[in-house]
Amino acid sequence: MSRKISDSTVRRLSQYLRILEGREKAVGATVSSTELAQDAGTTAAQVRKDLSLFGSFGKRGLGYGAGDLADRLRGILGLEKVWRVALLGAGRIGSALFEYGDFRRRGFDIVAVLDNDPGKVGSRWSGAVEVEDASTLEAVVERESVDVVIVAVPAAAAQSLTERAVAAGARGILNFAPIQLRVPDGVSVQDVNVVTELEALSFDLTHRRRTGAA
Amino acid sequence: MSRKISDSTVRRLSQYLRILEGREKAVGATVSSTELAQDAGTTAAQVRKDLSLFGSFGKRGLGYGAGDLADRLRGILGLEKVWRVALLGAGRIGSALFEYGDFRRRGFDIVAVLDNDPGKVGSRWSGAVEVEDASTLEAVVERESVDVVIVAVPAAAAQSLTERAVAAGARGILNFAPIQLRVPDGVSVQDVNVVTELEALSFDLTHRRRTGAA
DNA sequence: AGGTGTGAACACTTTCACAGCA
DNA sequence: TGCTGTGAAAGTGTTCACACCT
Repeated sequence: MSRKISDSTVRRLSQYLRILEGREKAVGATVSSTELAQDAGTTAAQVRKDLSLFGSFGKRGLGYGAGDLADRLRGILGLEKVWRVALLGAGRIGSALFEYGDFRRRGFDIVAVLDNDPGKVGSRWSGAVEVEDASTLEAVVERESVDVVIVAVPAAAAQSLTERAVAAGARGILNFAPIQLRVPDGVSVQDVNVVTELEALSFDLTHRRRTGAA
Repeated sequence: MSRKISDSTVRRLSQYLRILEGREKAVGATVSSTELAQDAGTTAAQVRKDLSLFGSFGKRGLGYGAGDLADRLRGILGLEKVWRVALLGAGRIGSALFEYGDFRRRGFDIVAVLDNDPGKVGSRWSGAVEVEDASTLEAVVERESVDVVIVAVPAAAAQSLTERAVAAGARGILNFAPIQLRVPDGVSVQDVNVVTELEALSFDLTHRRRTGAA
């Protein structure tokens, strides 16, 4: 479909969607680029540019149909499909993510949890998913047709587990380990690193930079 | 000190520091921009440009002194000071963050935890910090000289608690709530939003974009 | 009037390529 | 020789300003 869409644009689209979903959904309600920009902390021109990259679905003089725009955004972001997610690592981060049930509602279904701690393997989470042994990673990825793997293991284990997951068919990685994962072409990685965010904050505070929303 | 340093540069500096800290620290060891780039998944020119924004502390023909560079990076990022952090919200995210003791080691000391659930208030975490009532937020921020507040509460409560924390003296916010916080000038915000990361992954997978490390 | 869609201007970042020092 | 530091070039992302539609 589209060419060169920047990461910042994609993140803003996700944000716009969340804003729309947070609104009262009166049928036929419209929303203008100015309103959206207000809530997203950006400019109206930016909103219009972002959306126009995917077609023109606003009504001049009126704005965008709220429901329609939300649907379009879901389509653009690829959220019509339910993504099958495996959680690698049943530690603190893993369990916090798992218990945050909002993912399911948003189209990310955690279909498997793996860990290498014998004390955790075999326990059943939320009476649903059973923690499986990390040594069976390949089998689980194949059995569950896993699309996305959340890497929530210590740095030392992250690269090799990632490689195994990718070899078994996973195409997306959400990485919580504090290292740069190397993956073959065609596999996407997104990193989440709270220490880096705190250090960015520290830098800002130290150098008295602008208000700086992330 | 410095002028206009981009967010991406700051994030890379944090990454370089983590890479250096992960290495065997032989005394006098040096590291070249090429090596650093390798581990960080960027280019040698990018590394050199990033570092040169803050001075020239490499040795031509040799590279950078590993220990020296790490110290410089800590200085640049403002990590010489220990930041006093208050955790707002003792739920899943809050407790996962708290138990991840690495923060302390990295210069971010969680000196207070607050929540509005009477069932949680009064309990003692890790035998150290006692969960306090969120209604006493201002008093706690002042008493503990809190610099940074981690917002780990539901979206509905995030804005008002942020305002109160800022009014009481907090200058940095690490925001886990899925809304755009509005803060006065001089206050820094960094957002962490796992749903957005997953949606970015979904976009990538749907549109078959490049390998894309985040 | 009100608000979108978009080319063109601008600002910012990354990459290149090479002078210069150890 | 090896690798840094850096201007200049190339490439990206954002903002402006206005034609155009309702």
